[in-house]
Amino acid sequence: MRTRATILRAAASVFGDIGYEAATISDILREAGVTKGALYFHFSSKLELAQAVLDAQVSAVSNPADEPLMLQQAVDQGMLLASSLPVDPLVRGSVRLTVEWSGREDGPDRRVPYLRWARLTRDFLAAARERGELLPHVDIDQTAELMVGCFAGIQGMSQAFTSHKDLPERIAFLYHTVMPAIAVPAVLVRLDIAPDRGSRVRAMAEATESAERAEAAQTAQAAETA
Amino acid sequence: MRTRATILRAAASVFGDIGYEAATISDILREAGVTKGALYFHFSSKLELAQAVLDAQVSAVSNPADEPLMLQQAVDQGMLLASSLPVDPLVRGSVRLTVEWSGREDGPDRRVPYLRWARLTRDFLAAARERGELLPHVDIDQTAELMVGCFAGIQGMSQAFTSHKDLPERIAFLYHTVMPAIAVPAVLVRLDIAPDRGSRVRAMAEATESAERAEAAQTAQAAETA
Amino acid sequence: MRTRATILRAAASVFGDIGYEAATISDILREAGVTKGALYFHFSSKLELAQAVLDAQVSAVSNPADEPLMLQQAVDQGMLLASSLPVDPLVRGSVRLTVEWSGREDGPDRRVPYLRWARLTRDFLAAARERGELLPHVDIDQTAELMVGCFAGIQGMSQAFTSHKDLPERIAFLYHTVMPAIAVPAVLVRLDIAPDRGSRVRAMAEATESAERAEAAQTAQAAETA
Amino acid sequence: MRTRATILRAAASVFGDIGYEAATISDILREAGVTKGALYFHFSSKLELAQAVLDAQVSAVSNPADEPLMLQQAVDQGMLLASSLPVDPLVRGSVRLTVEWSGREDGPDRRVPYLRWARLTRDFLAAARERGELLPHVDIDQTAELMVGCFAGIQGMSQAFTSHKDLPERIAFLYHTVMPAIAVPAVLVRLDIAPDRGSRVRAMAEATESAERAEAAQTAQAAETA
DNA sequence: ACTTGCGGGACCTCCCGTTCGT
DNA sequence: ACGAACGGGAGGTCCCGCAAGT
Repeated sequence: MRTRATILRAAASVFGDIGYEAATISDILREAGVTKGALYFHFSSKLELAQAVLDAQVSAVSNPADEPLMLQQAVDQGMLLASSLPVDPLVRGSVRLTVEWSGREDGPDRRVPYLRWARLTRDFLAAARERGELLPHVDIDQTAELMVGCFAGIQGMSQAFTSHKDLPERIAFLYHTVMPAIAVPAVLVRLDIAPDRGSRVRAMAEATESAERAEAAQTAQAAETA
Repeated sequence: MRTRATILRAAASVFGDIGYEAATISDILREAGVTKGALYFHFSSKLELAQAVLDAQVSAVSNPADEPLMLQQAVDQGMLLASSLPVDPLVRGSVRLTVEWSGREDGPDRRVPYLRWARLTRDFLAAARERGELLPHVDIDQTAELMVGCFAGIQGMSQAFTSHKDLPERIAFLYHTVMPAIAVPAVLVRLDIAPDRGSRVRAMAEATESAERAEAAQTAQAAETA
Repeated sequence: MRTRATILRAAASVFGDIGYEAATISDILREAGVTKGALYFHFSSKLELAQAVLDAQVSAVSNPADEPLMLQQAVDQGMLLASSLPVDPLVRGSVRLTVEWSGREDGPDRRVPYLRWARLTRDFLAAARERGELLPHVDIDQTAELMVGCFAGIQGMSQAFTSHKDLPERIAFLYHTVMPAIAVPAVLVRLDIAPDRGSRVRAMAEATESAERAEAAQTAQAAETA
Repeated sequence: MRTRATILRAAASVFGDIGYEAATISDILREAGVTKGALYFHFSSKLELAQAVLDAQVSAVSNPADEPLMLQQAVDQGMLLASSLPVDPLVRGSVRLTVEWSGREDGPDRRVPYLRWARLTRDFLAAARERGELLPHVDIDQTAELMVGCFAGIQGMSQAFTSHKDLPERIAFLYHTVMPAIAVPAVLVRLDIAPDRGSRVRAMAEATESAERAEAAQTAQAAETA
């Protein structure tokens, strides 16, 4: 059970570093420190491994916390991802798999992971529209796909240049540039699009989470005492 | 000689379709209709082939014609590329190689092709700044890299979805979204950012070119007569 | 205990269908519907499994009933086997293992199962000789081995052609052809070498057996009553 | 070109020794003394190799020379094969492949090589019938298949016992036993079914052949002189 | 007595990128 | 410019233990 996670993490890391095709099962084995038999027990092929990495991505990136502004949540989502990418191999791997899959006709559908991202973004935009945060002319579907595409490209560039280290700055700059064309001015001035927004949001989320856990434990204890 | 061009084109096509790693020499051989010996006479390795494809890219995409607005030229450059991508295998191949190269430490420097694009864009922006077309706060270096990154990502998405067929629309939408954050209003209203801008520009360029050639021929003839 | 029999039957079936080398433990597992642990509890290796199949063969094929003519018994033995082969996976498996075992020097002695058959046949022939059923020049050892060899070959051919369905006819034809060179005319005319001889003999044997069992039960009941 | 023959011979030898499934490409490589690449250039899979061995069989076994008695030719064919088997690895391999191919549904048609042999035998018998050498009741189709089946089985047994060394004797004994049921007495007494018949026939064939070649050379020389 | 979960290596086949003679 | 040959792994998966539970 734990081996499976180890393998998945190793696979994601290798895929993230050198891509699906260049990655070797042996590379992953070496990275994970397990044997071929162990791997084969959990994943019966390289392709299955890649799909598992892609599927794990969803759970790997946490959702942004509730915010008064929906657009802030949309931004937070991107910034969270941007700040996770350099440090979390699972995220890095799944993103790279999304962006560069061989495109062979017999392979898996490349659109699926893109669509998953686009859907998420679209939903935020839709909510923002309902609250009047968007400029009237904005096409939320097109815009969602645009953001996903831009993110993917900038991430690739950032990887080539700095191994993702400057990704948060680049994504922040993306939002700075794009948001004026989307958000109503009143919202625009209140958006927090600092490069460290992602890590701040995550820190807050973790604090909340541990607080909740502590509270739950207390409640449980209280119930036990009673 | 001519074989070399055939091979290059075939290689670019294969690289563009399935990526560098997934591509096999045999694939390229089949596509080009030449033998292994012929290929290895011109290019001594797969890597050299890829680099040749990357180098050929520069000459493959024509430059935008002069325009009164520098930002229009910047747009034209992107739209030209967007309209070339679906149809020109050489361009497609080189773009894919740029975006997804293995990232192995021993491989070529992935930054080079990105930088080439960014440099071009930056120069347009710099010229635009001198002419007062840009909003004062715009950082031309960051913006240039942003545009390149976005283009790369959108192109990848467009390939996954429609094999690049909807790329011009997507890129047009990119410019529509980004330009308001860059251009002064007076310029903004005069920009032509229609999806077919790329093909129109190319058609014009070709017309001009053939006219020039005709004129040159006439001049030469005149000179000869004299 | 019953699991063991299930496994053995499944193994024999798989061996019979695709041969020892081509057979996979997993194939057998699937066929038997048991788990790896269960199999390895009873048989500690594929080779041991194969040997168990070979050993079970002896008990799987019933002996021909007594007949006035020893040669008829010899024929019956072959016809019984021929009629068992298509339907009994255990027999089919053991026969195939006999005929085609890898011949590697480290493997088991391939001669053993052949010799077991040859011995049986030889004994029938020896008995027939004592009763004067054989032509004087017949070499019973050579003839016994000949019959075994021919049977093996015809069985293989029948499998390739009709999955053993026409085996009884082919074996009947073998006896028709060979017997004139072995039996004295007086015996020859009285031999029953019909293709359905095997199934008839088995039906008779089973009838006798159930009758005996009924009788034994009656005797036991009578004893109990007393 | 010569490498191909080397590989084929080595493959046949390995297949002949341990069977198709047990044989590994590496075994064949070691036996042939070539590299994996060389093999893969000529045969792109193990299966293709096996089929090539099977196809080469036809040309590997020479045809019996003309004889006044057709049945003698039929016998000669079998004896030739029997005497070739122990010494010619190509023949040994192809025979083993014929007899024991995995029988998987996706594999090649196992009947083909059997049918090839049966056809040959049948033709001899048909010719013999026209010349009145056969007993009237003989069914030539059934008999041909019988002979092929018996040969296959005896060969397998002989391999298990003596690595084919006693095959000629066993096959001679087969003919001795079967011929009385087929041939008219006048033919029977004139048949030569000695164990060394095969090698004698081959020696004669070779002598004739070299004589013919010498004669042809002489004729050519004479023509040149003229 | 039998099952499940997991792990371990050992190959095997395929085929790839490459270098020779020619 | 070509066909032949070359090694070196790639991915796959097979056969098999060992643990802990029924």
